[in-house]
Amino acid sequence: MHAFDVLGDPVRRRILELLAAGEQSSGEITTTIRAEFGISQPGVSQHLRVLRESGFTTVRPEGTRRLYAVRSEALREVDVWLDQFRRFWDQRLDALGTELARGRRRHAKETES
Amino acid sequence: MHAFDVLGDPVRRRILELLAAGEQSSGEITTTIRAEFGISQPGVSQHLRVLRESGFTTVRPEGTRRLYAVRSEALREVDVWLDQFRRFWDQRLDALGTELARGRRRHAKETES
DNA sequence: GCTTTATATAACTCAACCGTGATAGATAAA
DNA sequence: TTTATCTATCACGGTTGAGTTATATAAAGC
Repeated sequence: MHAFDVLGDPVRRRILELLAAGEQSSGEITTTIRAEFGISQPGVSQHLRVLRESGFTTVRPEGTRRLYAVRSEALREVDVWLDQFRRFWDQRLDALGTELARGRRRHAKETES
Repeated sequence: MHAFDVLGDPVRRRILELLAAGEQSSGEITTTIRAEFGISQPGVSQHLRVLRESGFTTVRPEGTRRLYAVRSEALREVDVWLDQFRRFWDQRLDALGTELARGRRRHAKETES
């Protein structure tokens, strides 16, 4: 499943938002999502599975609980895809700032032109 | 249709990639997409409709042709959503660089804490 | 006017995915 | 060991959306 397909679902986006604040157990996530979206525990669990299998989260067991956390790689992939469009709204910013934030470090390119 | 649902389709992502290089007519896009994905002209046209209606592109007529171009707002919305996760991979960068590139200019926040 | 070219829309089919209830597995508590 | 708790998986149904073919619209050329 492609990264963008995973993020296409509002429940999964919300779960990632929750995890952005820090590690959370399946149960904590389920409580919040049930309240906000009104779906069942298996429903939430299946979304967690998608997030796991697509590399958006990690899990570690602690007793009977499973603690989920954001795994940045997949999200970063999305960020990288957006790079090709950044010039459409980043035009006003000086090149240095953009370079720093994008982490490209492509100063070698300067030798081309 | 939510921005992420729009980007969930590989054909639509590819169309946006093509438009990142500059304005293109429906016909030019269709030729490329047909070659790469093997779908019909109406198929491509419907994807163009989705991109139009969701604000990812603009269109301007020129004779019988319709010239499509990237419209940054919707893509930027995605970029903004990613902001909350950037700290997971931007940690090594100094705050100034990040601030510049994200264009936040939220120095007012300093007064809160 | 008619014909051709460029593009969009309509109606339909099919597959994928999201939700459900029922159930399984595994740890903790009694 | 029995029971309770936490989480995941299974099998199924309904809905949605992407694809198709056929057709409509609209400008350009003859």
